[in-house]
Amino acid sequence: MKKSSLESANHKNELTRERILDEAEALFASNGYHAVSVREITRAARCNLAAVNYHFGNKQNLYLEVFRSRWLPRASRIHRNFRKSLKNNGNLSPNAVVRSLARAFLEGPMSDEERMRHHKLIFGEFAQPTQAFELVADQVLKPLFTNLMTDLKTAMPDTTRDKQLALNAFSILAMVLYFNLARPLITRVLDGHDELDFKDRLIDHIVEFSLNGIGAGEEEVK
Amino acid sequence: MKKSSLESANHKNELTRERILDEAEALFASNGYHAVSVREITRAARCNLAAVNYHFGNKQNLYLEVFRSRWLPRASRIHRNFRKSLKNNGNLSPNAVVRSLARAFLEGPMSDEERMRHHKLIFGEFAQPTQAFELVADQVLKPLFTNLMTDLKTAMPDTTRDKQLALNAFSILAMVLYFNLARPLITRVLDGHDELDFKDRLIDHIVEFSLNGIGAGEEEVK
DNA sequence: GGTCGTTTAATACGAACGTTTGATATTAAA
DNA sequence: TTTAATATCAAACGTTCGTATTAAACGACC
Repeated sequence: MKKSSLESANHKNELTRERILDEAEALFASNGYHAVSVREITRAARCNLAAVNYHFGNKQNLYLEVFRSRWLPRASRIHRNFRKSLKNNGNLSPNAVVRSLARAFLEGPMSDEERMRHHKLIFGEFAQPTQAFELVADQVLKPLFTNLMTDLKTAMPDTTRDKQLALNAFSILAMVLYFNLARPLITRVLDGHDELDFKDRLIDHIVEFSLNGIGAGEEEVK
Repeated sequence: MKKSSLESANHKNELTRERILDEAEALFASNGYHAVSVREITRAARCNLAAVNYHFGNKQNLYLEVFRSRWLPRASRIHRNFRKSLKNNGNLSPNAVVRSLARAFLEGPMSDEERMRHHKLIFGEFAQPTQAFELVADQVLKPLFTNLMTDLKTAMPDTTRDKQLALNAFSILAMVLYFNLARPLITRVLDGHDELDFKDRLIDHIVEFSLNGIGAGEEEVK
């Protein structure tokens, strides 16, 4: 229950702990909190039933810990990719902002499975918010939104109205989030596409649609 | 006063049946399938616990019946409003298509509570699809999508590529669906707005953003 | 060697779950 | 008056849930 005195001691500890977190995240993402039992998680993690209560106190806290130690770091990685790609781009054009955002969310070092898991978890929180939603809203959504706002403001100094800017920022986020989740559905409707090519195609579309949407279309094409 | 056996029998029958469906829909929408117990539903509907199994066989079937007898008719009403408003508009411009769609989804005779319930239910199915998703996809989503596709095609005869058209249709739907669900979140971030005014503002934004997005901006304004 | 933190195993608990049952009304047709 | 069908009810069913409690075993470090 407590941290071990020495680092080598918690080596084995973290193995089980991490295994539980991994399996719990996968199960919570694909089935939802209430549809997953503690027994199911420990069976998948190949450990004892009591391990969950030992390491996390209870099921609810395990769920929160999945967000704290798995979801938030991944979201930070995405956010960091966004900022890095934006910085690398040099000038801060609307195109650079939107494209960096779309690529950070749809591309990057994550596997498609991990990305899907990531977005299914937050989707579940959107549908039925729990305590985890506050975590995500405070530490990820708000910073991302305000960042996007100021970037857009400096990239488009002619758009004076803040409300207009906020709605634009919301809409861009809408596009990125939506296409992350709806991608399996979309590819099923528009079947007959090469997956990798389609992802590039999708990013191009999101960028073009969003740039036109905020009235900054036809500037440059990267 | 004489009543036929069928009439009076069904009358009392349907009273409880309908009450269960109403309360079940509200609870499923706000808490999700697994977080709602049959006891909770029957308590809310002020009927006996066994009534659910008597009228619907089991909990799962009650959930499906909520979609069949509540959700689908409401979706049809929305779709019908969309088509009617489009027909009333006369010429089939991109503006008319997008604005009719946005208004059908965000305005209309529904109360805000009913609209929210409606979209939370389908949101839950997006996050964790069950058998109900097939119902919705086949009877609502696909027809709506193909309708939107053909409308856009006739409204924008210059856009020749079908894939481009499909992505545009998806994006417009993304805007409409997203802002329906995120509205409570958005109004909380952008606080200090008159609700009713804000809804009009939101529709205007969705229409403008989408029209620009598909490259049909600045044509006419309603 | 002993200690401590970690993990296993087995078992148990009370509560809540979905579902079933059998009795009891109610009603209309036979 | 009887028959049959329908609806509602209290009560109980068997199961699974989250959680707790033991005792034993293991590895790492003082």
